[in-house]
Parts: sequence; structure tokens; C-alpha cells
Amino acid sequence: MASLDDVAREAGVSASTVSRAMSRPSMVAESTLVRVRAAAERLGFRVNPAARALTTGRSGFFALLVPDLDNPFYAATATAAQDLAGESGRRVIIAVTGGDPDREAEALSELESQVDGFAVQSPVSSAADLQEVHRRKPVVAINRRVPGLTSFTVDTPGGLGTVYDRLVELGHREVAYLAGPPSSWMDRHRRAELVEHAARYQLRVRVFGPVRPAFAEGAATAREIADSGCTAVLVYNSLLLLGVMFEFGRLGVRVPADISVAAADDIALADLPGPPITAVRTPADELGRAAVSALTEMVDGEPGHRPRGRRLPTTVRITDSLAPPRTA
Amino acid sequence: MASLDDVAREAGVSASTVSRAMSRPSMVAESTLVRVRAAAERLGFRVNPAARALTTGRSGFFALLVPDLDNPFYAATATAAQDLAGESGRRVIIAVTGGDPDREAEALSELESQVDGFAVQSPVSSAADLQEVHRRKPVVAINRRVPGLTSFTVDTPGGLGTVYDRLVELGHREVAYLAGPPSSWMDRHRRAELVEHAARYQLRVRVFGPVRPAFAEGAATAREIADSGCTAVLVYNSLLLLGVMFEFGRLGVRVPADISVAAADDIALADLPGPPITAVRTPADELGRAAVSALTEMVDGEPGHRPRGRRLPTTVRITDSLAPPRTA
DNA sequence: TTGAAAGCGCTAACAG
DNA sequence: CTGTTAGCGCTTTCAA
Repeated sequence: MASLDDVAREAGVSASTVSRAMSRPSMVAESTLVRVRAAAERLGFRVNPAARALTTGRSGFFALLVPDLDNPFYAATATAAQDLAGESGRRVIIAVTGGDPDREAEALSELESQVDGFAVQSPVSSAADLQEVHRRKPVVAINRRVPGLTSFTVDTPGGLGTVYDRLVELGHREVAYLAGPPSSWMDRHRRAELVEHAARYQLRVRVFGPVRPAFAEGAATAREIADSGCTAVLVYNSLLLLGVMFEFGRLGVRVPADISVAAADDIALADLPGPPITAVRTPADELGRAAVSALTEMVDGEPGHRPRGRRLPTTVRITDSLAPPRTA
Repeated sequence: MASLDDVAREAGVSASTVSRAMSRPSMVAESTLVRVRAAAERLGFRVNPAARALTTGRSGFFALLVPDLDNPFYAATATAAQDLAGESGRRVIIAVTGGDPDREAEALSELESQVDGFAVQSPVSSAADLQEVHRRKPVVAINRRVPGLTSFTVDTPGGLGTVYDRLVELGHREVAYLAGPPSSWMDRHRRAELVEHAARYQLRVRVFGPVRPAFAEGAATAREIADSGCTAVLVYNSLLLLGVMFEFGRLGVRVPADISVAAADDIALADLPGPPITAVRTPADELGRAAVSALTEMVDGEPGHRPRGRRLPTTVRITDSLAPPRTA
């Protein structure tokens, strides 16, 4: 593998000149630039990022910590993050934590010296620990608000509220909520929001689960929900929803005739057959991009600068999967 | 961030001793070891992998190139690869290529200097290109046999053959195959196998698709399959299968009474409600581990050594989702 | 606009 | 078993 020196020799200039030609072309005379580039091309030269990292202290890597990769929501975030990072010549190292605080902490400390910043999807570490890391490397939180850190969350509660309003309007009085994993910060928030609404409208919310957000779990809970007397069901995510719908189909439970259905995100639902399902669309990809863009800003910008976090709005698609309750 | 020198000073030894204490403890006297470790601990020292990489030429990274992360099959491979790599203190950098030859080539060349080896999931580059890279860094192919490279594939055709035999035995004569993406090497092989069987048993195989391996695509094709007169259907993967089953449920098509069903891998099917589906289980995680283990072997072992690739066996689970054809 | 020189943090002979 | 001495490949003052 050709090194800077090789190129320098080939082009008849010094290594520093080659270095400048590669990273700050404007500092080099046009004619030399051409010569250097030709030489580099000839030798198939590519800068060695590890060596560069050693001098600059920047590796060109961001780390993205995700609970797991099977969840399409996280997969989407990761993909979007990679894409955006790629635009500024950076890479995203994905570390799977299993939602385990220990593994998350380990990944943070192990990667600290190798990356320029962290994006932590649904972090489970304590705010203090995250802030501690942040003192040395930029940390951005996704899907959970962490004091002192730039955080990007999704206004799912707001979106669900819209759905809820609609349900009330249609005359529903007893609604099921199929809850996601208890470790999920989002889920806790969603539940809080639901309870609040319930109080306001004097509705009853029955919580099912919590369950792992998996197809099979949704299917397994579907009958229970159908038999519960609830006239509508809100589902934590669309993986679960798929499972629920699957089982409803098998059981002959009809949507929305027998029960109204809505989901909290609509990944993979885009072109489901049959009537579209009311969904609160979570911008998973935007979360990934927002995080990377904030990290980029911190790394490239003023030392102390901390970009503002945001709560990304959801898009609510109200469809005919919501109808008046059967007995209403 | 404390460096080797800092620790050396703190412990009253030379930097080399600290270096040895960290990477080859057996070369250091017990008493010094203790002292060095204490010093390191006190200073919160962690070796800087970039610096180490610069001297050793090893980054401790493997790259895993995957077509996409939404596909649970790839996600499973990636997760398993990460886990195994972690056991030897390495990390796996996941690069999403979108199944695009250009992006795959770019990832290969861009990462070449940053990783110790590549595992390429379902590579789309030419064998020549892959071999070219392999001359400089170990490359392992997953899910496609590439001459000159250690390759790990899955004996899905064999597994499907078993299913096929059973279908024949049950009296089926007309079988549908819902095909995966045409770019898939595996899919082409599976199809070849099916055709071969068909010839042997004088059966008819109707190919539906090819389609993207997504839930919605499966659902969208289900009716067509149900109406086709085929008495059994083999599905390219379980994501598609889920979609097919979903739609069958909605259409009132019963399995196996109306149609027999089998799938080519059973990710996410583990605890589906209802009768279990006949499936050819693809050991996605084993593929990831095999690849990493081969890479590890190449990196740690003799320079020229190339581990043998394998065709991993599938596990076929024959269930009651297969029954005699309706009209038989 | 360019070159010389120093050094980032670590490892690897080579002596001792 | 431990210290000394060179770099690994790059960037970055500082001078020219």
C-alpha cells in the first residue's frame, strides 16, 4: 500500500505537500496539485485513516449504539445515519447492545478512543454516565431525553393523542393498548400519555403486555385483546401490529367492523393489503440523520457548541381502520 | 486521555513494559504487572487502537458488507458476527451496500486500510474484483461461492429437496414457488434445484415473482398464488411467508386444507400461532460466526493459510402445514 | 507556496 | 524480565 512518502517521491515534492494536496487542496499551487494527484492515482494511494487519526485525533467514525438490529425501526435509523455520515466522508460503527446497560457502558468506553462521537439509540445508561462520556466525546441521545445532551425524540404521544381523539369522537369507551417492552423509555411515555387522555375523557384504557416487540408476541396477544371487550386497540409498534392483524385474520375478527386498530409506527405497513391501518408514523430515518448531523456539527464546529435537540413530529394517518364501536 | 508514557511514569517503568503488560502479560514479572495495572487503573488508561493499528498493521476491525439491514436474515448474520468478533476483542464494522456493485466496491476499497478482513454477505461484485481485494486483505464470501475465496453457503436446495420429496409423496403435482430478488445468487440456485426436481418427478413448478423479500410483497402475491390452482407453495423467505400467510388468513384460504405451505427460512416464525409452518431453517447466525471465525484464522494464522469454506446444512422441519392436495 | 522537523501513541526488535 | 531505539503514516507548526 502506497504511503504519502511514496507519492511525494513519485511527484517530486515533499510529503507535506502531498498531505496538503489531499486534505487542503486550496493550499497548494494548481500545477503541483495536478502532479500530485496524478502520482497518487498512479500508485493507487489512499490515505491511511488510522495514521491520520493519530495526528488529528479524529477517526472519521461515529458510533451508533442500538438495542438490536432485528427491529426494523432501529435498522432504519442505522441505515439513514450511515448514509448521511457517508456524505461527509465518515462512517458509522454500529454496536448492538441488546438494551443491556452493561453492554452499553462497555461499548461506550471501548469505542471512546476510536470514534468522534456517539449516537445512542434509546439509551439505558444513567444520565450521569452519559453526561460523563459527553465530557470527552460528543454524545447524542435518540429516543430519550437526557438532560445536558442533545436529544432527539419523537412526538409519538402527540400523534397517539390525535388517534385517541378520533376514537373518542367515534364513541369508543374502552380501548386496549398493547404495550412494548417495559425497558422502553418511549413506551413509558406513551403509556403516561394514554392514561392522561383516559382521565380527561373518562375512558378506560386496558394495557396488554408488556411484550417484546415481535411478530409472534403480537399474534399471541391478539385473541386476548379480541375477547377483552375493548372496541379498539392501539399497538406499540408495527411489528406487533402485523402479528395482531395476522391473528385477527385467522380468528375472523374483522377490522374495523369488530375492532378498530391503530399502530404507533408504520414501518413495513406501507403497502399492506386491505384497508390501510391508522398509524402514527415515526420518522426513524430522520432520527438517524438528525443525530449524525448534530454530531457533525459538534465535531466540526466550535468546541463548546451543543446543537439543540428536537422532538420530531409524527405524521398521523387516520384511515378506515377506525370506525364506531360495534355495539355503540 | 492517559497514554502509555503516562502510565509508565506513574508506575516507574518504561513504556515498553507497559505495552507488554497490556498485550502480553506473560512477558512481564508478576510484581511489575501488578504495579502497572494499578497505575493504569488509577489513570483510567485505555490503549489507543488507532496508534496500535499504526504499528501492528492490524486495526482489530473486520468489515461486514450487507445488502441491507432491514432483512432479518442479514441482521441476524451481523449480530452473530459482532458477538463472535467481540470474543477476541474485535469489532465488526457493518457497511450497507444496498446490493449495489458500485457501493460494494466502494466500501471494499474505502475500508481496505481500516480493517483486517472482509466478510461479504451475498456479494455482487465480480469474482475477479473480490479476489483482487483478497490479495491484500482476507475476504470471506457469505451466501455465494466465490472461487479462490473461503465461502460459506447454505444448503437450502438440499433442504428444499426434502420438502419437495414430501410434497411428491403427498401427491402434489403443481407447486408454486414465490421467488426472491433476481439479484440473489441463492435464489437462482434454489430455482435451479426446483427445476431439477421438477424434471425428475415430472412435477410442474410455477414461479411467482420475483419480488422484494418484504412482508407486503408476500401479501400482494398471495391471492394470485391461491387462485393459480397450485396445491402447495414454497416461499423464498419467511418475511414473504408472513405476508402470504397474512393474506391467506384474510382470504379464508386455509393451511394446509386448501394449500400446503413451506418456507425457506424460519426467522421470526419460531412461535407463530397456529400450526407450525414447514421450514427449511437457514442458520443465519452460524454464517456470521463461520465468516468471522475464518477471518480470525487467517489474520492470526500462517500468512498464506486459507480456511476451507463450508456449505452449512439446513434443518428441515416438516410439519402439518403440508398435507395431501385438496383435490387429490 | 513549499519543505524540514517534530510528534501523535503504540509496538517490536535488539541489547542487556 | 526490562529498557532503548526506531519507526508505523500522517499532520502541523515554523521557516524559507
